[in-house]
Amino acid sequence: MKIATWNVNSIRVRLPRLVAWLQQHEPDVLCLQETKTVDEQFPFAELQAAGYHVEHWGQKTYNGVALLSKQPGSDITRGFAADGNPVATEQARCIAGTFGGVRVVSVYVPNGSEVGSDKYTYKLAWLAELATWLQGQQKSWPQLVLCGDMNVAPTDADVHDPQAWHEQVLCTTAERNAFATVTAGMTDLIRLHQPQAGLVTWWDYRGLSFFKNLGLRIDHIYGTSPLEAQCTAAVVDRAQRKGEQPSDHAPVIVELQA
DNA sequence: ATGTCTCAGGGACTGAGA
Repeated sequence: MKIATWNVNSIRVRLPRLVAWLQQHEPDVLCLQETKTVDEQFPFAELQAAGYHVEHWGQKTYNGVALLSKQPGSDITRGFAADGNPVATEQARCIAGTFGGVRVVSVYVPNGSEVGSDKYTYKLAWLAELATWLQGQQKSWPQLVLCGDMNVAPTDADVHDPQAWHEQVLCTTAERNAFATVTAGMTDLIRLHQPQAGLVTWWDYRGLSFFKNLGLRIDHIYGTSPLEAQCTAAVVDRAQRKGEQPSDHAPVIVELQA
């Protein structure tokens, strides 16, 4: 079972690239973030024509998450509805579904803007809410993968220049601690297979950051312990950052063997 | 290089967000 995640930074702009990528990689499940549109403008027909079932939770201009899958999923949920907490339902940042017994969660964690800002406070609260909700999800589905743009570089090994990013947003101790609570008991499936320094998934559009490999590893796939043993491969597809109209994020892919 | 990309509003460009 091949599971992937990709912050596409606008589904409408990225559609041709996304369809080509689906045909090349044929993931069983693909988690998308930053679709940046409402259902009325979401390209359901094009993705269905490419052979995928689609579950989307979008909103105008910002955010938006989706699950694409070869087989239809079950128990699809949007937000943290089980807990009914408005901090998690006012922005389209989490969608989950079950595929072949594996619970797949696609999240777009708030960016946080600047340390100390209202958006930063919201990010920390959102991560705390995610942690609580995920505990319940894992009780129902012991096989769970958490995928998405987490907007946190978990360690300095995930940062091209740890000094420059020291206690900057995406890298602060508070964010890392909140993220560690979210992923407690789970395994970083990418690091399991890609331990090398300099592995990053996002490069700022500004300057020549991609060509200098000045990026951060903020897109992740974590798995519960039953899945750690099943994970036979994990890659960052940095080729998708090249060419015409790339997203600023690369897709991340894991392979699970039952 | 405060460096780019995407969106909305409005109908050319600006501001917000990342």
